[in-house]
Amino acid sequence: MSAPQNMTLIVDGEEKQVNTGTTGAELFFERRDVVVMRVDGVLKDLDQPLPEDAKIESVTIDSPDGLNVLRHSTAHVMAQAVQQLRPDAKLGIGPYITDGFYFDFDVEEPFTPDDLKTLEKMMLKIVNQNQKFARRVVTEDEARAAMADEPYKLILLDKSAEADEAGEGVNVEVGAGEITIYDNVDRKSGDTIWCDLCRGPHLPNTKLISNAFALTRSAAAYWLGNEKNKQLQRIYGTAWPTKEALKAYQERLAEAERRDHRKLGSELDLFSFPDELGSGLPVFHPKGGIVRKAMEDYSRQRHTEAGYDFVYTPHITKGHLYEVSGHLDWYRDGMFPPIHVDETRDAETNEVVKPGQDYYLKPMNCPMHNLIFRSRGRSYRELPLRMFEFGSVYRYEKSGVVHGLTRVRGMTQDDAHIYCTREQMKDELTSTLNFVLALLKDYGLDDFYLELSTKDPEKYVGADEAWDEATRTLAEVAEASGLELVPDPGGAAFYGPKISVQARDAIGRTWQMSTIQLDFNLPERFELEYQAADGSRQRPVMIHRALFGSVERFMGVLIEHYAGAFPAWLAPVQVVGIPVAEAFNDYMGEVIAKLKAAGIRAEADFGSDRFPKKIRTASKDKIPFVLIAGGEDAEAGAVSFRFRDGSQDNGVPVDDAVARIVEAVRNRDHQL
RNA sequence: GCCUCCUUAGCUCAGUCGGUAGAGCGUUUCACUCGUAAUGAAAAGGUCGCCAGUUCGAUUCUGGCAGGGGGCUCCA
Repeated sequence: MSAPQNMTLIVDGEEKQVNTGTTGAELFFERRDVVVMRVDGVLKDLDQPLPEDAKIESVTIDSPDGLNVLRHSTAHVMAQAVQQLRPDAKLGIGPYITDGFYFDFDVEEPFTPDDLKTLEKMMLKIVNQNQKFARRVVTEDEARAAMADEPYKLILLDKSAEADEAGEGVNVEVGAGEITIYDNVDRKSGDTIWCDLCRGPHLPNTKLISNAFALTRSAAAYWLGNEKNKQLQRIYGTAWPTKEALKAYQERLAEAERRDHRKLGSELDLFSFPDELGSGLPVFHPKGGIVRKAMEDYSRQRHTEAGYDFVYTPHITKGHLYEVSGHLDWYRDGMFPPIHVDETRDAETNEVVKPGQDYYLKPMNCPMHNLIFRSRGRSYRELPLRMFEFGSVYRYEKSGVVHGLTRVRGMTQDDAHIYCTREQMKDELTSTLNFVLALLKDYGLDDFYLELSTKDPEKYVGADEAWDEATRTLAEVAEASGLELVPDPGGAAFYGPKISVQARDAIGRTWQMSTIQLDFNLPERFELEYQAADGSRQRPVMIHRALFGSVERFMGVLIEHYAGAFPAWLAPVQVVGIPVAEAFNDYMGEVIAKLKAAGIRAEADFGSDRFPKKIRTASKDKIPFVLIAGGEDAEAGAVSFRFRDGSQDNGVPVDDAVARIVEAVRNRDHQL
């Protein structure tokens, strides 16, 4: 061995002189919070020696990279525990995910909730053993020998060349380049207790995992995410640098559960899903009906102002329409099966005398709007022609995907189709995007980013040249909006690219809301034409757009966004009047009458409950304005406000109170 | 569609090792008339998701179906 030589490194932006062969662990010896490092931009284990002139960045356990490494290492600890508990378990893949990790196993028997508890205890033991994560570079043959009992790992080795495309998480295990195995090594004996084929990097040791982890659920998942493959048993877990961070995460989940629109929908008596109707078919109760009507009324008003025409189309149609549109080719499985009618058979021979027709429930409105366009000759002077409809559509969603109001089988889209010339296309897209964003803001969502979904090479129709132009135009419009733009390659519908608006709700979750899709294809299929200024016949461009997506889904999102506490303009009951005692019923009644006369949804609570109980009831109903009247108020011709946050405003003259409420409703004030 | 768990009063949930069930909230009635999140009492309310099978007897055990939860796959 040669004598140590000095070399220069840039460590977190500062130049440093160290001996050659220095490892990250030595470099960050005094920084206990540093768990891995970036060497010239690449994440590496701390025990790796540092190359000369390298740029080194420390990665702490609470940084995004550090959290990923923590979670991936926790996944390894879990897998080790699983193979102790179930020696038959074969390893699938085990990557980190947002807020946690999972690991897939092929096991004889699925895991039970008790298994998860047992595993957590076993994991804690492993953590406390302070096993070392040791990286080992191996040849493919060595890897195959080490993984001889792990059939799925052998498949991964077969796939290593194409690992990056093989499926979610695969590149965590193997990748192009060298093959590595991570050994879990016992501190005292130096024995390898467990190992896994893995790219790493990992924490230096299991102790750093501490006790801030939990196994959250187990479920089946297809091997490599392919429905045709075997299902493995997946265990999900979460891991955090501190117990406090774990608690905060669990509190976030609890908050999401409190906001669940399915729970609030029944608590607030908004809607239900009667078994008698079938899966994914909601009914809206009177209170939910008010919310829905308020949503729809405002949407109609804004569409009228924005130059849309209102059309109406039936819920069912002969199948031919969807042959022309192509939907039967592409989405037959997602449609309810046909209703066969008008067939006539010979009374004696039972032979078909007249063939009959297949009618389908409509899964899309666009073909019908095309028929309206085509119902007579169109002039360029009519364009852009904007047709809007609250169109009810029915989709045969697979039984396992139906979910509350967000994924249903019968829904109402706020659907519009804009027919315009190619020259008008860009302006029309720009104004549509602005319209959509402005309207979403009025409903209380104001934190957006955009997603640009482009052609799926496996599933599309139409000329490449048209797709390119459409995609370019959408990208330009999206960029002009100034919002963040996320590419979604292959995410487009078969007939054209789209922009979708993703909105973040009050607790930071994102929802796909509005979509704007360009379509060069349906106008072709339906042979749509208009007469241009020069007398020639031209094909219009079609823009599909929906703001809510579906009214049902949007209501679900708003319920969760507002946690059921709707702004006054959407609230089923806007005001509840509570007299302090029965003696003030008449006075309260007059105030409520004034509010009703002003168009406010106001009710008085003259029930036999005591006063505090009535406050509690109004509070649980999330009423925006509770008005209270007692002796002091009546004498002064006033009324007292109690707001949802518990704050108050006492002694407000009745006329001022009415004006204030009317104002808040008219302004669609989000706070109330 | 696949894996897994679940389904008892309007809601949230106990319970029956196979002998047809109970609480809290809500509802109704009576009393109380009260100044900011639960007044007291009484009553009503259940073919224990549906259909079969086993059994003298099934809400309980078995199977099928429906509906739901959590995932996977899918989402025009």
